[in-house]
Amino acid sequence: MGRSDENGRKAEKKRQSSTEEDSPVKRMKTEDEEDQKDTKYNPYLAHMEDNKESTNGAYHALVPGSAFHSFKRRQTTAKQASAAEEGDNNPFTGNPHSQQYFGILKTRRNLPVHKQRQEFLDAYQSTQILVFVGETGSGKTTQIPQYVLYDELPQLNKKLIACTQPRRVAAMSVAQRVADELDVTLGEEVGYSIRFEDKTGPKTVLKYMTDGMLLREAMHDHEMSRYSCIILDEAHERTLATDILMALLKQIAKRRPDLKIIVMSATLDAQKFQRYFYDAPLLAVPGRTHPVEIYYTPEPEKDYVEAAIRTVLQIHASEPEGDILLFLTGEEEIEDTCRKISYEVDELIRETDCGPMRVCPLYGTLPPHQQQKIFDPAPAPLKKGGRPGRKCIISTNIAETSLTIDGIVYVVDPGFSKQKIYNPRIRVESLLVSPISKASAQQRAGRAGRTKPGKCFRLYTEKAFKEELIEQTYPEILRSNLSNTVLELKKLGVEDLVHFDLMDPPAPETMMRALEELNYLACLDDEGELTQLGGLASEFPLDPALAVMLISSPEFYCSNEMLSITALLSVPQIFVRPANKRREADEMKNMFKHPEGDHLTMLNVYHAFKGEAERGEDTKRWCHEHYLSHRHLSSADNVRAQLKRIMETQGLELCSTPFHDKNYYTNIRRALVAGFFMQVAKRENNKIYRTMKDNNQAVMLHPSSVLTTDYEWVLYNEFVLTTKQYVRTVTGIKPEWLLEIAPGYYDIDSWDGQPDVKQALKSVADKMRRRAAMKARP
DNA sequence: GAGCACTGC
Repeated sequence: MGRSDENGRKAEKKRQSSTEEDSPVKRMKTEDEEDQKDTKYNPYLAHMEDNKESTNGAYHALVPGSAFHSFKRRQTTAKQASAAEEGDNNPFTGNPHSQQYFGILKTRRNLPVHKQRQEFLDAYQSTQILVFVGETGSGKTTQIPQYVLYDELPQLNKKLIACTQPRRVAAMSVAQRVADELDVTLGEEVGYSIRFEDKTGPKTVLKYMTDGMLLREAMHDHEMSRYSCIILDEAHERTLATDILMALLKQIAKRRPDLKIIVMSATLDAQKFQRYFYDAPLLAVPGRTHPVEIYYTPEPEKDYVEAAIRTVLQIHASEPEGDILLFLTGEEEIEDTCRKISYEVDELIRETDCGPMRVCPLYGTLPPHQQQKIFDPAPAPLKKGGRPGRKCIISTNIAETSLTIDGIVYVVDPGFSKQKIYNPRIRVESLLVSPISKASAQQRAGRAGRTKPGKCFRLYTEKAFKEELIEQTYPEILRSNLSNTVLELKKLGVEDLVHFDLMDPPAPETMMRALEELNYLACLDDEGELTQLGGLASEFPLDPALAVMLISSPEFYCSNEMLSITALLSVPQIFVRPANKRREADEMKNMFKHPEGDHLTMLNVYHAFKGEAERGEDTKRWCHEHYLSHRHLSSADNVRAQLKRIMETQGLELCSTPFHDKNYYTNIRRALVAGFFMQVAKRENNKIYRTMKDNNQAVMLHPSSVLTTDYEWVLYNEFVLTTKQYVRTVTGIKPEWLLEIAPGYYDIDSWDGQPDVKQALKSVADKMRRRAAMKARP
């Protein structure tokens, strides 16, 4: 494609020079040698040395009188550490410890993990890589990083300890908790780093962060040289980022013997982690939960929703006080079941003396203030001395890992969840209701035993549990389109993808598809090497097609508009459609309708939204009145700002076609083609479109689209597979643009796709040639 | 004429 080459070159040059000037690799080595000498033989000198050296305002020395002066890095004992923790003054700040601190210290000492602090230190000091297994309630996430901190003393060699989390909220809340435990201010000695927010400072020695954030840092520092110890928490969740980090750290560990790595996981599959990390030592700490009794159905249930409702009602009628958690698969199913259960409970109350019940739905797209309702107390008895009320929370998987609710005593588990699956053959990711794994079932059951002994009702047979459920949910890396991952890996300096030592290597076909797609996008050359465009694309927190579209947009004189569109495509649906107000919502949407498609319609919405904000209007109210999601529009605004900053640092031009220019919208539609030329469908008949080349699927325009079938060629953002196959967020395009903008993919001579498409493209090409000839005539 | 499990950069 070769577009954006000039910009690409500029940015490439800038980056290269900056890495050459302060190569982290070079600096790291000398520093480490120095610090090892100093701290080993004379820690006091190390402190002096550091004081002199802290030129760039960085604070890393030990405060005067700190208990750490008598510590020997990576040789400390639990006894020493405990004594330091019990001192009058904070060894990090020198300030006197607060009253609150000693209170928290007492609770910390009661955690199961505390008993094994010395055992942990022995293991940690004996090895480079350690696998640590701790069940819920063991205190591993808060305590282990602190134990490391007291032994690692990262302030002595200007390094940091990182602890990764799969989720933002966890990174933020755990960092706050640990800052309190250490009696320091969040953002100073202890901080966190997540997308959109870096709460760390020059003093920071312990940093909680999302796994994706560490991965992004690694793209610019392949050695992860800022860290002396990296802790991967919740590794059993096997997020894409965790899997890549594990493989990366395995490599880095060989090059950096000074780097320590701890992989923390829940019990299941700990040996797998151990084996993967060259039989690293494994340390296990018991959790602290209450026993949960498991009940199975004697026969398989035909209709799990119906069985679930029945079970909930039975619990309510006959079991003692305690809240219920029911796991279902999606929004609609949950809302529907909430209504049914509420109705049935009302009946039950009329017929018997049972207590009241509050039924709360819980799923990710529920607005936060409604999610909060799950924490409200259960309703009071209907009359004085009556039977106690209870809460019934009906939730998706979100309550399995992301959210913990205290007070749950009964769990109802039908054994299903929606899971992402990837079909590399047609390159489509979709959601499918599938049986959960044994690990998930155990996790769900565990939710009943957080505050007291509980019960879990599994709506499947014991035989099914034992024989049909798989042990673990397949890791995300085996269920995803890997285009983005492969681009990241290339940027991370992984040369040989085939021999990159992932814990579960994805199917070769999936890998091949990703390489192929990146090659079409000109992010990788024919040898599979990262191109300038690919390097640029990896700078953006976007899928490659979106990144390429954005990077190319200055050539279409509309990068400002494409920034907005890209941001809008990166957030959840901005149109709100309440079940009881569908008609009103659709009418409002029509006000923003652009005849040429959904992308432009969304842009209209965004411009109107910004216009309201500029006029100082109440945008929240405006969104509500127009059936738009204020939350998602604001978050698009946030994303846009981040993307804009990246455009600027990469030297990409921000420009617009004047609004009154007749090409304003055409330029935008052409810019869409630059990234999404592979996601194009051609009309086959009245209703049906067919997607290009090997994808070759019969699809329909999603009913939410503003586009009717008046365009023969359409470009789509997303392929959705539900009851039917749809393409969603669609814009009409001209076939000439495909030949002009993506001649490599739409090369007629080598076309191996549908013959009728080839024919159509051929006549378009002929027409273009004739037109060009006409123009060339004198 | 429909639906969006959940994260993350």
